[in-house]
Amino acid sequence: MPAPSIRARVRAEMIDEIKAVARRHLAGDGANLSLRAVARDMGMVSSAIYRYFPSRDELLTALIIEAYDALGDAVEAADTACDRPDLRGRWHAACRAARDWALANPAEYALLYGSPVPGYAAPDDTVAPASRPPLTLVGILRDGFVDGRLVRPAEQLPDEVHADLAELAAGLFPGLPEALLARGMAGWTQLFGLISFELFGRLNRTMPHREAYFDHQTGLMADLIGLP
Amino acid sequence: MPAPSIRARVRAEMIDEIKAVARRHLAGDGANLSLRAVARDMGMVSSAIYRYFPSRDELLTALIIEAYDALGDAVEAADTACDRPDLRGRWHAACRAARDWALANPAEYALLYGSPVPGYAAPDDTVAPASRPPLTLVGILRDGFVDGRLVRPAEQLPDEVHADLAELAAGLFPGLPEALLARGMAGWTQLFGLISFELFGRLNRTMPHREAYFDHQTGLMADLIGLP
DNA sequence: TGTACATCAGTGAACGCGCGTTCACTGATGTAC
DNA sequence: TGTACATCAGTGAACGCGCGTTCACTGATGTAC
Repeated sequence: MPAPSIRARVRAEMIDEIKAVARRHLAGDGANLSLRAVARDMGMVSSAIYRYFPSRDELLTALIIEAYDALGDAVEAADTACDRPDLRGRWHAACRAARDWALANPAEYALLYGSPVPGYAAPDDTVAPASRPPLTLVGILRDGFVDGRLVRPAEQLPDEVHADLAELAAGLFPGLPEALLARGMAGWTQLFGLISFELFGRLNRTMPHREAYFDHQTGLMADLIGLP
Repeated sequence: MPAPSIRARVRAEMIDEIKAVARRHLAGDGANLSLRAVARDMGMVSSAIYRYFPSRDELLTALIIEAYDALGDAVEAADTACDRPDLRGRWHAACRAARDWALANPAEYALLYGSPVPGYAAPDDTVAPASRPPLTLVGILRDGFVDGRLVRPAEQLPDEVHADLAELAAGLFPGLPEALLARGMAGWTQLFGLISFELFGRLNRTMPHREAYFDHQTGLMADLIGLP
């Protein structure tokens, strides 16, 4: 592979810088990202952005995918850093990593998990990066089931739910009992809820000790799941 | 009290109609509500809206408060319609009512529980209506505790969490054990997460049987809480 | 190594649209005497 | 009951701003011979 030409390198750097500036703008304006404002910040004329991104929506998509991957990296790294058999430690670490990332990047979190942007439809290439955090969480349950410390839960699933979960499990975690998958999804839903409540201001007048509260709640969820 | 003048009655009707039209616009544009578009739909000139609302934000606030109250009405009514001792039935009914309302009014749900609107700060009068659904849920736990069927949970709370929850409980549910309050908040967080995931498209390619899935998950949560 | 040509980044003007808010005004509805 | 005046709803024009996107263009960087 030949070394990239100077032009190609400069181009890649420009793309990175546009994304970085756009990320900063997200913080102030939410998803109402303005190409013109980004161009202004970069000291160029607004039409110049079109050399790098064919439209505003493409830039938004690039930001979304990068954000999903940043969050996914953080969660997976936190999980990986724990001893494999320490299921509860892994659960807490993964949850905390998600929260830390969200607190450090609130605008990007809102872009990913807030209200859908009117008129914007997320393309298919966001699906895989978007599923990394929940896969990490359910992976912890899978490990627990494989080594026998997490058992098939007692609760019965309605047929329809059982079937839907079976299909979901088939591709990702073959052999994982559906009821365990359901519990994993409950944990993921709860994690999202906890972070969103904190970030979107639902805790504003209560619960000043956010981190301790978060840890307690994720611990409760680990109890529900049955994590040893 | 004298009968309201014709003028006053017409005025009240206009205010209602403006809000109704604005609600319809929320569905298409999210929180980017446009006063001009509302005025157009009503067949009046944009400046005429200012006879009724001093600014766009005031109109938004009115819509938010009404939406909170509509949701609160729905949840409370569902709870009230159940036999008082049927704690689990009340839990399911309240959760379902919240979901039903959200599915019927997705734009308003997003306005309340989605990403914060950039540049808009919710005023204090939204706090009381906003807390009606969680109060209903925790009220179910309180009833269970009062009649002895819900016992003080075994888990220990960290000191900070205990203190924060004690303060919260003091005003609303004196005597309710802090750990139970924490579980109730977990349930409320989960309810919000379930609805948001469904509404914001996280379930788009999975779990086609949404209602059964929802009921199962709220049931799991009732298990965690210990509802008989 | 030098020259001719193609590629590409960035410019500046323009199109056509949107928005919230203010202001002086007309004309109708209500109120006080 | 009738008249004079005050209140109020709605108009239309304007201010000053924003936006995404297109297009013909200049001038620099790269490539082929």
